[in-house]
Amino acid sequence: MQSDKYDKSKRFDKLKESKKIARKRPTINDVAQLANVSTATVSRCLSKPELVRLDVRTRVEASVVELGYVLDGAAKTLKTHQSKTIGVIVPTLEIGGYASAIQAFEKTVAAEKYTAILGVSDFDADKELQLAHNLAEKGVDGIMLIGMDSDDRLTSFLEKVHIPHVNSWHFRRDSKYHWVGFDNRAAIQAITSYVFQHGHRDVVFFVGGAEHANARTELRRQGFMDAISDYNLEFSEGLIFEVPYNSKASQLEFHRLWSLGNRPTAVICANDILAIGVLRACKKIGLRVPDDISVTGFDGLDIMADLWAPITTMAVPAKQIGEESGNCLLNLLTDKNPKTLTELHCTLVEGGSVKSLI
Amino acid sequence: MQSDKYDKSKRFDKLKESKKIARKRPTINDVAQLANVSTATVSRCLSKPELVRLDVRTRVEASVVELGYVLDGAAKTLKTHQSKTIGVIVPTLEIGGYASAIQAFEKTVAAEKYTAILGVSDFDADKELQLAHNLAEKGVDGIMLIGMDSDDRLTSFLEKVHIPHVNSWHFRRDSKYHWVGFDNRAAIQAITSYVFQHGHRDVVFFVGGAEHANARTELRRQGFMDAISDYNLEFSEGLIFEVPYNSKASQLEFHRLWSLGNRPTAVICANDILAIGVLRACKKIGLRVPDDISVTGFDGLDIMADLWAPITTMAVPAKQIGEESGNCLLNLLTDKNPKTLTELHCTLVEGGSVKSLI
DNA sequence: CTAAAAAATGTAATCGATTACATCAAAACT
DNA sequence: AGTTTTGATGTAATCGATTACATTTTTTAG
Repeated sequence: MQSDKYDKSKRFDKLKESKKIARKRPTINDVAQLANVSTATVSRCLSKPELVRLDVRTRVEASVVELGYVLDGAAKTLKTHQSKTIGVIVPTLEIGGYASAIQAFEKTVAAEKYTAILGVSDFDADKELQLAHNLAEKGVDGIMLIGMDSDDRLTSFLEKVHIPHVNSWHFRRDSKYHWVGFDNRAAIQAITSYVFQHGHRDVVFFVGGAEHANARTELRRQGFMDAISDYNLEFSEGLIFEVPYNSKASQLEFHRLWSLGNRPTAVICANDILAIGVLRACKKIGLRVPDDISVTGFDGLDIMADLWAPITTMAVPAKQIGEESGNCLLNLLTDKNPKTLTELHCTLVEGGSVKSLI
Repeated sequence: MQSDKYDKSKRFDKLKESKKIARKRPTINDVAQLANVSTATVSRCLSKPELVRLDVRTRVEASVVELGYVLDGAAKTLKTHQSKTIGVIVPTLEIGGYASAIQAFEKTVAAEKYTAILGVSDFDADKELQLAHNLAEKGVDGIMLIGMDSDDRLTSFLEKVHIPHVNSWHFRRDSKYHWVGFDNRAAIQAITSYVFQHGHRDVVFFVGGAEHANARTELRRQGFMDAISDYNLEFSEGLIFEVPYNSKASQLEFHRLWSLGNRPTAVICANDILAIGVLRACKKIGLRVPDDISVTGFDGLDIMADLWAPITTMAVPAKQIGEESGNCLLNLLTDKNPKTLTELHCTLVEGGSVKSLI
């Protein structure tokens, strides 16, 4: 307001000094000067070269190379409100399917010049929210959420800051948001039914839960119960074992269960990692699979076919999820209106770990 | 220069209009106005709250919440020349070890408020270079390179733009750059020697190569040859099989080799994926492992112990690599002077897939 | 050859923060 | 009380691009 209030001379001294000292990266101004054009022209050469006469363009390009000029994305983003950057929030990279999905996603969006920014939430909703905030500050144009049913805080935050997002891995039907995934409930129901079809009636269900519980866990439980009721079997909570998401945990849990005299004819696992743990327990106990006990997995890891007891599992379309999420988000970012639900399908991979009792 | 050259009135009309129309995110100005302080104070509340009187601070914080203010990282980066962002360039996420390393890296740098930006190079040096350029534009403060021996173009580019970087997975001793990794050559030599110690003399070496060749491939070849010469065996190029980095390829290659009458007593694989392929070929051919043929892997995937023939493999310290790379880069970014070489070690995991011939 | 239209280029305001320095206020000394 | 020190806050230049609009140059049409 009162601009005569301060003495400006000192400021300029400082400025001159720093110009001499600092070994900065060349800016668009330097390029413009060297090429003898205005910054506007340089900028156009970089983003809309067809607007610039050929001879000028080559001159500018030469200057860019000579100076080793690299555009300052921060300045560009500040002006354009576009970072050409997409955030990806994933619970963990240790789950192979997630890594595949991310890789496919990255490839898809990279084709449109978007760069992926990664956040690992460790299955922690608070951390997820914090990551989203961080990504918002970074100015991401969109966000891909993998494998968690984010709570309302997250989605409403994203809505408030106008960042479009895609949820992936599973989905909800009654949602205004965008989903790319498969039907967890139906898929678990399917593989459970497969086991029932083979004559099993005395089964238990291992599902990743405990500290890693999320909406998907719940859907999987329901899928299991659906199959139970399809076959008019009696359900009890005792059939479901929630264990942390790692082989060691499921190994111990199965071992415990068996030593307590619980003798199911089949163990249905909600993911392959748990199935591997069960398999290890079986080996220790001396159970043959599938002769003494049947075991199924879920995820469709390639390797399940090479285990000492090749495991029947449900293959999840991880790569497809990545691609479709990428496309969905790209559409969202260009104001095309992608469908809110892209339903993908799992495929049963028979490994032979389910014995027919009929 | 001639500022009286243009008519400015129209510009301002546009401006006012856009202010009315655009539904922008609140800026630091809005917060300042609402809290009745200057933007400087708001800024200080956010970055150095201890400099602001408590009552003012709470007022500002309340305004931040009320407006749902999110700081604009681009503006901050533009002014400070710091993005709090680190680029990660990886050949692929499909290799479990890389994913683990990245996850550990992300965790390490996230603790210091850095965010990871991901680039997948697909084992392509050109793409790698392009990714680095892209990351430089994004303003990353540093870069982590995984599993590739980047060519000089990359390192000299990074030097020119003043972006510190860490190379990981393997290392070079005679380098001014920073490395975190293990000695590929020595590790392959060790597992090869292990096989020789068990009396094998007729061995072949499967190494990921072909389109995915890189410096590491070469180091591994050398490690194999080192062991050969340690045992005074005769070397021939025919002992080395370069195959693409996937199980299918190694399966086919071993099958081909076997059908041509090549009958080694052991197959040494430079990674677990190739070993799995060989194992599959063995199963198809009807070879028992290790009774009819010995097979070793390299990577130390957990799952190798659960295969129908548990495979002896060399465990790579992936997580450690991620952590140490993170620390190294963090030090580099704070002008501490980390050592240029952090050598980590592999451990032999005996699966029982090597038969003793003695 | 001139006028009109189209193409190329330049000017300078602008995006939203940070921060050096100035200023003002309050506390601590004489 | 007056002076100095310390603490809190404000002012406004600055970072490096983009881009609306003005201006100049070139091309096309008459």
